[in-house]
Amino acid sequence: MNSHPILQKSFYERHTLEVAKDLLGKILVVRTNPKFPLEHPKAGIAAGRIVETEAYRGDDPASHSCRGETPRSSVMFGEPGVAYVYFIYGMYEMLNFVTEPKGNPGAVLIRALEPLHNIELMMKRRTGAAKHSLKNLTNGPGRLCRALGIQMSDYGESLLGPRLFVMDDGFKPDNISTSGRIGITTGIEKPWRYFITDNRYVSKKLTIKSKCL
DNA sequence: TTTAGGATGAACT
DNA sequence: GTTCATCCTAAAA
Repeated sequence: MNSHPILQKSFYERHTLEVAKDLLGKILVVRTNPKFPLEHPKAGIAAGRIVETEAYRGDDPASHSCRGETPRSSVMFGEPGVAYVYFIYGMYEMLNFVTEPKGNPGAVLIRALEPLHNIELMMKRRTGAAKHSLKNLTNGPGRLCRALGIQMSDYGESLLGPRLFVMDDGFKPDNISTSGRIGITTGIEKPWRYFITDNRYVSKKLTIKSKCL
């Protein structure tokens, strides 16, 4: 499984919309303990295929970078190919990949994975009634961070390893769909959410319900 | 099956 | 004090 090529910095150093689309089908790998080799049991490898992403560009009102550099958003203004992790709703971490050349803020939110490797470990990290549900294991940005053990300490962590990396095993999605992004109030008309069509592990169905108040 | 409300804390006005 | 790139549970239909 470590024979597949790892996505390099040049992959992330591109337009955010391109990166968000091209990440679909790739495999995200998290090594709980980077001191041990990949195949070592104590390495604590967990992995899943990326099936849903959202793009957040620097000039986008919905992006955390839109009002300039702050302590929270600063990593988005730096080198591409690192993790931007933030804490929200008092409970959940969100995992983003920093994109675009240095000085040009941008990030891709990882919204859903298809569980592939070490499902037992991922389930152990989840709690509640969904603890034993494969379908609900990683089908949401907060859920997948829980399952993979992503925390605020991963802020700024490199996506080129040894703890976090993304592999290309040659899998190509049959079809890719787009929609408005979820959970935001500005820029909802932009079709900057990407997901693999009909994939079982996408976080929400394509029901376009405009919550009118 | 869908929906409403609560949890819980950092950033922002 | 309000917002927020969410999730879980319980109750309604």
